[in-house]
Amino acid sequence: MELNYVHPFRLAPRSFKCLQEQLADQLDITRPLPLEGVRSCAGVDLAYWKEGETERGVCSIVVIDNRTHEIMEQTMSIGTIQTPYIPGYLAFRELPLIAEAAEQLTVTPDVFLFDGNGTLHPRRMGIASHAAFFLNRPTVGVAKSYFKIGGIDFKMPGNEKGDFTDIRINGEVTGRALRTAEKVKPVFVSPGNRIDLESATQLVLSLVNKDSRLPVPIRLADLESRRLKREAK
DNA sequence: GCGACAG
DNA sequence: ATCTTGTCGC
Repeated sequence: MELNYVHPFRLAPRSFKCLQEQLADQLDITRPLPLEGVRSCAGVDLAYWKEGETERGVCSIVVIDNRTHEIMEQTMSIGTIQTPYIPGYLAFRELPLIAEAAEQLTVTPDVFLFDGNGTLHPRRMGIASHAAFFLNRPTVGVAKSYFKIGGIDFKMPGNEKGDFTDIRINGEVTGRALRTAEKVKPVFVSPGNRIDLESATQLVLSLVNKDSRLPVPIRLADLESRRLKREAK
């Protein structure tokens, strides 16, 4: 994949917020993305470990065929992590390795799914939203835990698969608590960019099964990144 | 200052 | 995210 990536980690941390605000103005989360047109889905995840004083990380991207759930392609990248984890700024920590792995893809996925938020973020610029600006593809954020914004709590959805509650930040519904399996802890879905919340919700529901409450591509990327980490240590 | 805090 | 044994349950 051809990317137009600019290393955000070379910016001073104080300018992280400024860049997020600038990019947020260019988001488009109004477009439906019909499931029928989605053939390939990429899942992205990272694993970390320490080598002395330096922190290392490995990123895995797994692309699956949306109909058969078979793996179409997978890529990886390993490197030193330059930025610490700061809530609200996860993208600056993880995007460098994600970009390296994405560049190696020979197929261009119809959509990318991330372990983390999209617009469910203080400045509507979670990692899924940020990544879309160099992937140039629709992106979706799927977080395993709730990132509280502006003191707003989420309402627990019903217990059936597909039940959800909207999460409204500053008068705008930016995400949902979604039950992806019966009586299982909900996940938090939000559009990254180039897709609307409803399409993102339906896509996530179409990609889960009884073995994982997370979309299959993310689950596979999680397993693979951990395997690569054990291999590298 | 205190607590909360995606991964 | 990661550190970690056993353990309850399908």
